[in-house]
Amino acid sequence: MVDQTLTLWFSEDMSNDLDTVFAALADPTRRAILAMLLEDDMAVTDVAEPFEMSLAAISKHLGILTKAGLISQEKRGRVKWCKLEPDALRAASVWMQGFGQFEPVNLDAFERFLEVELPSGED
Amino acid sequence: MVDQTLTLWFSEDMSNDLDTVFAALADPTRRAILAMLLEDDMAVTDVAEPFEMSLAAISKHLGILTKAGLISQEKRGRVKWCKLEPDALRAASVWMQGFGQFEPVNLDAFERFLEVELPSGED
DNA sequence: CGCATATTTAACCAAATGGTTGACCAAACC
DNA sequence: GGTTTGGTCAACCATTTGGTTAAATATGCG
Repeated sequence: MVDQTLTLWFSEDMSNDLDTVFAALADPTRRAILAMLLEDDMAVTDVAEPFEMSLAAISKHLGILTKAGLISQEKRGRVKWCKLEPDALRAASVWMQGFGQFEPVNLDAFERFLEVELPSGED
Repeated sequence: MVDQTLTLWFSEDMSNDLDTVFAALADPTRRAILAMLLEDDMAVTDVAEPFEMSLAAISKHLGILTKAGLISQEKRGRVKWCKLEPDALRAASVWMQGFGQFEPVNLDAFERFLEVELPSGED
């Protein structure tokens, strides 16, 4: 099962995926958006609200996150809802874990740190 | 203990670190270099050898990896040795794991995939 | 219909990225 | 001392990135 995964990992597709996922994660605004979406699905306008940046800029960020597969966007009525897609992180996470055999992280603590992370709390 | 770590995570420093680490990982050449260094420490020239790219370009990539803390470089004689620093990946890995509670990865399988990944095998 | 709301698109801009070549510096060798 | 070897630096170039504003496209509402 893992073997099957391995055959995929260094296809150019996979390398491409890692490119776009890591590039998407390299921007703090986008990481903050992901953290917000961890709490709940959100409309584009609501995602944009805490940032000091135009809606168009946020829309672009969301496009990048979508292309990386990190979120999905579904239009209901005139509102477009953004939803976290944590699976897209798996491949990247696995790639990284290979380098360090990191201990699993304490997720309760992680949730608490998110409260600090959220842009609404940063202002 | 984890709590202590948490207070650091959203300092601007930490966010900055994540920026540079993820940005460094977003390039396939640099990921390939990391994979090579996972096997053994290497001199700059030897790192460059499998790539169809100037030594200067590789030198730049190594600089970026160094700035991200992903490798260290030590000059012995006229040769500069590059060494993987897997710890730098930990923070980023932890950040990512928070989004998916991923299962730990099979590292034996990971080693085998590296044989495929190595640029010397890609040509 | 006519207007407000939600979001994207287009055109533009400055700065960063990933590469090149050629000059340069430092260590080793004959 | 002169030349090769190992590596960086500087200047340059094309492309991408992250942002802007203004116009365009839906959708919903009275």
